Amino acid sequence: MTSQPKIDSIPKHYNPGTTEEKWYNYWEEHNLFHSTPDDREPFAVVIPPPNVTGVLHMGHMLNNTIQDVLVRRARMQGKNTCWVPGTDHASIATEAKVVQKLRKKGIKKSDLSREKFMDHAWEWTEEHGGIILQQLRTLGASCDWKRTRFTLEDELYEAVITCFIKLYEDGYIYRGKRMINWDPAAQTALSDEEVIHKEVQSKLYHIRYPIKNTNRFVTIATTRPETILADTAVCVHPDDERYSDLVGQTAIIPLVNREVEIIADDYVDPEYGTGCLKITPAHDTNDYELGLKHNLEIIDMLNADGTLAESARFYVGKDRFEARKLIIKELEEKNLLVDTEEMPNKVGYSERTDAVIEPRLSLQWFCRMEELSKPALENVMNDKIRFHPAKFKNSYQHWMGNIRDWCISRQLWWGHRIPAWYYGNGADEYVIARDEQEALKKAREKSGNAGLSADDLQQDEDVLDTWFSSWLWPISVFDGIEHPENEEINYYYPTRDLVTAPEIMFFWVARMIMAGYYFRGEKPFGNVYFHGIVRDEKRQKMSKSLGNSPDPLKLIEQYGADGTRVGMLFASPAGNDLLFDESLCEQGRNFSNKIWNAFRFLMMNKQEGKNYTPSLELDPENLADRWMMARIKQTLTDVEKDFDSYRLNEALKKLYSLVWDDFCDWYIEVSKADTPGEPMPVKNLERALGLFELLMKMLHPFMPFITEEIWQRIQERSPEDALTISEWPSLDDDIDTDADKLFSQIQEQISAIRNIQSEMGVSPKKELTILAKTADKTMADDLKQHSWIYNKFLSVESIEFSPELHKPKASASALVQGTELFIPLEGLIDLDKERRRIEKEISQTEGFLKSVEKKLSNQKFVENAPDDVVDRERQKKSDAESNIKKLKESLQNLAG
RNA sequence: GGGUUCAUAGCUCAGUUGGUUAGAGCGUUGCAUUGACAUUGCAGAGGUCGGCAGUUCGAAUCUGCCUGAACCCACCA
Repeated sequence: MTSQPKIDSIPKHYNPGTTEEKWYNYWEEHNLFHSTPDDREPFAVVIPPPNVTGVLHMGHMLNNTIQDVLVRRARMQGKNTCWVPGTDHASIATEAKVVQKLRKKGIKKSDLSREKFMDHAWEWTEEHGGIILQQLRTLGASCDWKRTRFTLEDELYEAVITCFIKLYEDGYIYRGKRMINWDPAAQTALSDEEVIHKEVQSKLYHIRYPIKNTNRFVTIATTRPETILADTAVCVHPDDERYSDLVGQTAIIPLVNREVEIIADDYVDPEYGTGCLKITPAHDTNDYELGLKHNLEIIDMLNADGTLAESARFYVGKDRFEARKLIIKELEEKNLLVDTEEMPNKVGYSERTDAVIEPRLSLQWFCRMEELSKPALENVMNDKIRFHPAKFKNSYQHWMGNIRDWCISRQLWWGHRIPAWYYGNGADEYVIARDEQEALKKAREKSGNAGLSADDLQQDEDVLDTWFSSWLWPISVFDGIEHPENEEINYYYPTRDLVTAPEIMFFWVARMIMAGYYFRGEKPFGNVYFHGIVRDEKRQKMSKSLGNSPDPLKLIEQYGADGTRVGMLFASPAGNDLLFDESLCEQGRNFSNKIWNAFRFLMMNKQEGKNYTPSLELDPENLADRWMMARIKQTLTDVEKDFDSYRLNEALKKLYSLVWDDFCDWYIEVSKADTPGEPMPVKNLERALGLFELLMKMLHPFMPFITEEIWQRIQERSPEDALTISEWPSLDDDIDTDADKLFSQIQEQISAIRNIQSEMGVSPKKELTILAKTADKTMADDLKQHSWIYNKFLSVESIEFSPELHKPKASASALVQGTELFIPLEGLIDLDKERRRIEKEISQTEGFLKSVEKKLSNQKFVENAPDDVVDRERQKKSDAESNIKKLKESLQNLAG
């Protein structure tokens, strides 16, 4: 970098492309994001690990932008920040992709051995894995890349197994035959959370079952008529008089002609449908419970892939939905279908494959949750772990309070294989062990058969739910499971902030909290920030399948990472969904360009051969300097508050306004030399640069690239002085309110005069005579001292401040905080227009006065309201009265 | 069915413990333009704060009901 940037070397438009790449490489090369434990306060954040084969989508963009803002600010605050990146093996999602890819090549999963399949999966992972991490760099994510982890890597695999064994030994994990959610497409069990209930229009079929030895029928209602093939009872309510005589009799299931008992149970709602329920214990959770209670036969009529099994006896091999149609047709022909009713119905779908879920009785592994959930619930409710926004505590509480056991086994290969080894076929003939050798030892002990060999052992074929590894993430990335006392886990854990979407609160957040307390006796993080879902203008969720999502990388290319980040955050109020619109990124890009040009202007004012040192030593005589500093201090205070409550978009908006409205529109304008082309005085420019540097610091967490670029262009810096690790501004809270008030008043006056120019159609170039009649002499003197400021914004021929001025004829007027401004506009003024202007203001002020008077004339208000409130109203009254008087005079003057 | 949240300008949202005839950004209208920036500047228009009732001297803010929207949870065929 050369010592003196030349204005020619600064393009008119900011060009993010090469700049961003340059600085990202710089930060990474100089290790500025790498963290190791030291004596500073730790600030660790673990990334919600994206799927290893995933590509960056808008949700990631938002999620990681927020994390990066938090992390970068903490880093500048001198905290030892450690943002751990990584990826998730995403068991079912990745396996589905691999299966699909193999199918295209003509290879079926069932033709492959487990080992061969895993080879393909790893190959795929290595090919596509990590793309997303590379993409995060273009966004500017300041992760500690040396710490990149993968949930299926060896170390984390060990951690998962260790946890499984511990939970098993502590009695939390058990194996059992239960009703579970079966995904016939992926052919695996799912947890309750992986089932999405959608409301669909269904048909409720009323079907007649003949009653044995009579010519009577009983009519049942069902949405899944194919399951009648596995019916083993019919059930009515015990108090239902319509059917009381039928209880104990035998009904004949159509088609299969199975004879089943008509039983009574108060589970049945007599009001619903026909009040008569068919019972299919193998294919419905409730029916299963009833089946157990009444000791009914269980007939499993479905294969794993959703086709009808031999036990169905009819339509064997047909898909369940095809069988449904055929059965309805047959029932119709046999005159057993009485009625078909349209009905809204909730149907469960697989989160991953979108297949309709079948409840299925199956032998699976489960984790008991009740005990684990207790500290996890308590410590969120008592704010030891803080949720932002807090409203999410409600749904968390509800879920935790009704938690059910977690089905953790999956009939997949891509994942952590369950460490159970079977040495026989009995329900109890297995051991839990870390490896085969240990398993053999345990199996020999348990069975009492010392002759068992490795060949007699069979490891469980299933793998664990993906979330069974993700729930350990805040611990396992620091190796805290295998080495619970290592320096890193002790230093970084608990982590500070977790940033995620509410949709995975139960999948992940709740379970991490449970794991944190169970495996380490400590919360995994202090704060959880829930951001919204990224939607399009029509409020539809942005997704690849809908095709309504822009390509994030294209956005970055087009608007810059800084511009895109700003665009995302602008639209993202805390806890609300984000309605994404590309115009927001455009706004972000424009903001980058504005900043760039402010910088460009300052550089233009550098004089050849002179050295400049940015300075914060303000000139007490320079009102604009004092005002700008006051604005910066005030904004910084507000921004800190916003950060504390995770209102990042509010913080950003304030900074946006500080830079654009205050610095560019006012401060720079004031700072301009009197004659164009003449550079600013050296001292003035140094102060302007000093203030501008403060702005760059405050903006850095949001717009890391452009701020670093400018920072390093203002002065030559070494990597130790890079903006990204510079000190976050800490300014005293002694805000110069005098300067702020006076300058604001001048601003208002200038706006009022501009308003006159605009409304009267007076060209801004026309030189004005300005007469300011102030309330008193002090004010006149104060303003007079800063009359030069008016010259920067208006064409001024002469300006006069005094409490004793009279309104000249044919002049426009304005009233600003008690000061009357008169602008003689002989020949230019439209008297009618001006009259209307003043009349409008009088009527507004009179309306205001009326409302104040109404309050003050209310005896109860004067008696009950606090004194300061009443005083304020009185002040408003007298101000309004005086203003009206002045305006009326002005009006009269105009006529005279 | 249970629960939660929300309803403020055309759009997206602020509005801290009730006390300035309600604020911002975008959009919109008019004007401006030979250098920091048209990826710009200046000025304006636009809301009886979903409805009704109540508490209070005073309600966008608190309470109740109604209407409307969204989300979460749940085994009702």
